[in-house]
Amino acid sequence: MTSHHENIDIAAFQEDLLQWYEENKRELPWRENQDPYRVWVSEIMLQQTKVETVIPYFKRFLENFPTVSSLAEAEEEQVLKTWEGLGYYSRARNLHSAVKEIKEVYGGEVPSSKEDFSSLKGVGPYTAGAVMSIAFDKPEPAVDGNVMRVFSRILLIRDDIGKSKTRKKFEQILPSFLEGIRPSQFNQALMELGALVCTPKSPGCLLCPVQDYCLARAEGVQTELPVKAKKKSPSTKEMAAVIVKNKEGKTLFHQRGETGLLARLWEYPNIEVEKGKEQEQVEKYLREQFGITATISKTVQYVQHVFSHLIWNITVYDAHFHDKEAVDLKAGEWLHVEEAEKLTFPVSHQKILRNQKEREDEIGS
DNA sequence: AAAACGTGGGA
DNA sequence: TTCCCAAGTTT
Repeated sequence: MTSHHENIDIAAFQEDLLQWYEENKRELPWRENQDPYRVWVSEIMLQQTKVETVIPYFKRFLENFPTVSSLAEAEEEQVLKTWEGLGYYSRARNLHSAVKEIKEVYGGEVPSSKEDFSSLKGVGPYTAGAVMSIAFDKPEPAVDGNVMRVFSRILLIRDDIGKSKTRKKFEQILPSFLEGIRPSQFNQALMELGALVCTPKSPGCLLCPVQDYCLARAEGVQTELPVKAKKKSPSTKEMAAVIVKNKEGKTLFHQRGETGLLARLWEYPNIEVEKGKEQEQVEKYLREQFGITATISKTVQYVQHVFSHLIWNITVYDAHFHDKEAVDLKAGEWLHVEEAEKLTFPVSHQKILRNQKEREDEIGS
């Protein structure tokens, strides 16, 4: 059984890569030390998210929750609020849950055993390898998109990196590259190379410290790798959201369910509607879900929310609420906009909230 | 194995 | 504009 990498001088590869890393690595907030909690938080935030986006979130998160125990003791509402705008909110809820388990089961110390750490919510094969190697210097592979891209090119591997099987293939290859060096530095160097030089579109091969080892470069096919199947385009849903205010000037808000899209986040009451039936459907929805009889009065705003797999075209309506006196609210909360701002909203509903506030300021009421 | 799960930015 | 991307995990 032969492997692609048997022909590579691994010790020389390691030296060239590590020297480049030492000279070119970025100073990032989570690289100040090897605190496993900090490394872990950064790895979760960096999932499918750009470094520049993460930096301010990371700083704020660490200010609010500097340690495992401080996060474990925090209210979920505060954790989500700190995460607001970062997306993939299950990351925050899983991290919060995992930290609570560490407090109860592991005495507040992040487990240095890969098996234990991997059992925590939100910790998959990549995050486990990353934290074990970066924080504890264990020789574990940390195979992310960068590493698959770099090694697809170096070793001329044409497997579709979108397939779950492909990651396992790279995890088989990596250990031979992790011998005799500091895994923390090596894994970070590999990802840094992918981020700064061996980029998806225009790889900087002329600047690459390991260009001499790269089979794709030798064949001139570096831009054809890695192989990745195209994603299907997102479907579109027509949505209607409503602003309903009561006698006290409070607005009706709704908290989303425990699971699924934007779980536990707050929003204006909204439903999917069919064109032409918006008024009828929204009024029925308010009646059935909230026990409120109201009339749609006018269109106030359009908001588009683009997800990776879905697009919401949201029309926002003002509602005229008839029964302002006594209402037994079946669901939702009446809140002043200032109170609502303390809750966590998806970006689309943050826009609606800001817009409502502006309009109310103009009216001057 | 494939789809769900957010968001902002670059070409 | 449209597409694709960015340090993945869960179901």
